[in-house]
Amino acid sequence: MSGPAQRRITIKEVAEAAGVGVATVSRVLSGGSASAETREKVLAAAARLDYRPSALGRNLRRQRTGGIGLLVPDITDSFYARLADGVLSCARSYGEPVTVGVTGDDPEREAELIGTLIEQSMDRLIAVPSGDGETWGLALRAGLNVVFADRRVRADVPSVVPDDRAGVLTAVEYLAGLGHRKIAYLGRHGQSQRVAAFTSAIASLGLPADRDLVVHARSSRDSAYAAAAGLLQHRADVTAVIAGGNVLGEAAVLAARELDVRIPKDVSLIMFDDVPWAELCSPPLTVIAQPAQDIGYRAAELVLRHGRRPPAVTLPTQLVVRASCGPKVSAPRR
Amino acid sequence: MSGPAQRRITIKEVAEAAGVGVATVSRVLSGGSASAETREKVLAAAARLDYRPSALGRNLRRQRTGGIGLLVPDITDSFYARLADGVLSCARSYGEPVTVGVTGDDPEREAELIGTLIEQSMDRLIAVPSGDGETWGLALRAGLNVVFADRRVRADVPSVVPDDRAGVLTAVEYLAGLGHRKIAYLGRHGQSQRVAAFTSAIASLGLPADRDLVVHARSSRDSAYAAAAGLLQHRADVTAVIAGGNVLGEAAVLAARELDVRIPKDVSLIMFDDVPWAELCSPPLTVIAQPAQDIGYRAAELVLRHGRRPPAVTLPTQLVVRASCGPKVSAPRR
DNA sequence: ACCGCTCATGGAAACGATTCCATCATGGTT
DNA sequence: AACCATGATGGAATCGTTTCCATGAGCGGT
Repeated sequence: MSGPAQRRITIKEVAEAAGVGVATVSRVLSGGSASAETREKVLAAAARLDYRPSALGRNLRRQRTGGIGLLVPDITDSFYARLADGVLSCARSYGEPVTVGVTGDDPEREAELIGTLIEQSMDRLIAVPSGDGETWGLALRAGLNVVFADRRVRADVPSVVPDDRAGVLTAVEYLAGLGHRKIAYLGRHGQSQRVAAFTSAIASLGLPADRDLVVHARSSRDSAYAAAAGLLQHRADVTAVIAGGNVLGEAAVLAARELDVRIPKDVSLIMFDDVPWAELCSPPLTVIAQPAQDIGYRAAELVLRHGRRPPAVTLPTQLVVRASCGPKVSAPRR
Repeated sequence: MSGPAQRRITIKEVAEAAGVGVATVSRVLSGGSASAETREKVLAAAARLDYRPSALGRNLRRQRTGGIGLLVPDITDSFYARLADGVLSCARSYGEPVTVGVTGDDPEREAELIGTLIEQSMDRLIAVPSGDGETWGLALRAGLNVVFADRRVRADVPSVVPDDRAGVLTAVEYLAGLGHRKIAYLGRHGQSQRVAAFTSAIASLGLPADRDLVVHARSSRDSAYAAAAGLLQHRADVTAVIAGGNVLGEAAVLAARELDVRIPKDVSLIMFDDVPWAELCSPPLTVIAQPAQDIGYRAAELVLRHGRRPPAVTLPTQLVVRASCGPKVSAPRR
């Protein structure tokens, strides 16, 4: 099965092999001052013995764990997977390990995961927050160094978010330009920013306000499908839908097919988040592209060199026109 | 910015508050024997102070880190994201944190990540291996408790893999049943098992063997596209393609569109790995579904309770017929 | 020649938990 | 009454590292 599990060599043995004290070895290895001769000896001994300092010992002494925690609602969602990839990519260049947790957009699970992270003395955390400000108040008071990604729930925590305001406005303007007046937003937990931007955009373009035109789903695929189907079924008057994420968009396409609603003939669809399959879909989906990977990367940068961090970074989105939007139909669908 | 970072409370303070010794506190909290009265006092004090044991202290003493490492080629790939989700889901029920690394199918990066993990004294690792047996020999000798997922590169390491042999055979038989004789396999790094199964299946059905019918791509999207385009362009005689993963399938669809090769009229396509968009694609893709999440979950189970582990678990795949395969065309494509 | 300054160096404390071991009380048996 | 077995308990060692502090050497300036 596994090998004889050879004991790991410690700084003490390196010191002995080099004929110096442990303090000197530590100093040399962490870049402190030492004579050229001593440095040579220590380095040679360390290399010869293939010495690897124990992160455990170091962290215990330093009272902080290297490494960063990452909390996302769903690693299976392409958006969060790309965000995670950005974080991992940045962390790798610093040699920092990343511990990932999946919250499922459940504040309770989130709190639990934060607890685990604190137990590990992890002091840096990137999170797509599910809970409200209160959960995070506790985390902050515990000394955690938090950066929010994708969503901002507290003003006093640095965050990296896509430009939802501009993204939604672009989408609504584009649809309005095609003649649509009844536009629905299919969103989910944690998108209050976007919903606000949506209603504000609707108002600013003089379109009829209707709070029922905002539909919410939980973060599962089933819930997304139910919400999309419900919207298409009960509101035959809406001629355009904005889906607030790729699983919502997928659900909308599926539901439309099931209900014989044709895209874009009967209803136009814009999806938030450009994913590889958007182009493969039938019809190819017009999307608001979000720089998911960049969001992760920038968040990691912020949390890693946390000197004088700006309170908030906003990254631009981009409208990518494909074939899921058309002019408004004159006759109602049903 | 961040709060005053209150100092964390230690076992010593709990002991003092409860009026007992630290040893007793430790014993009570880890389920050792103690009188009912003492247990009561300790539990009360711990709760009152909101005590959380430091994983650092514990691990240093125990000489092993809880938590498990997870190495995947690409977290952005839906297959590995689902695999990771399975691991995370299982780990969560044990309260174990998971540290994720992305290897990019590069043995060098993989070795580097293993090094980082060893530095953290992590002793449990789930990996989709990129390197050959040698890399892993070192890791094993360092006392790592490894479980392979998705691929098996050493017989002496427990592993959880999909039933490639049966999956490939099913795909080839299905295509042969439709009259196809020139079937190509579009694979990538690390799929030697599947390639072997493919050539063996071809042979067993009496189809013409042709080693050029196996094309390899590296794990990037660009490389996948190039390989797919090259195959479709230079081998006008192949009438069916098996793509060895969802990014390869995506690349094949894209390349076919670009080259005006119609699916399934001109060439049939079977993709390994069922992803949500396979149904949304035009045409909907016939796939070999793989239980990615299960693979991750089972691997995590194996690595967590590593008592008497079986050398290998093989999970079934399933053919899902949609609309990307058709009968062989009689006239050559070009 | 002496003083004070800088610099390299090593011993030892500290971090927070677990666990060995000695101590002590208790209760039952000879 | 003496003794042993059992079980609860706390002191102290330990894990591997960093870092404080004391020591001593070398050296230039007065």
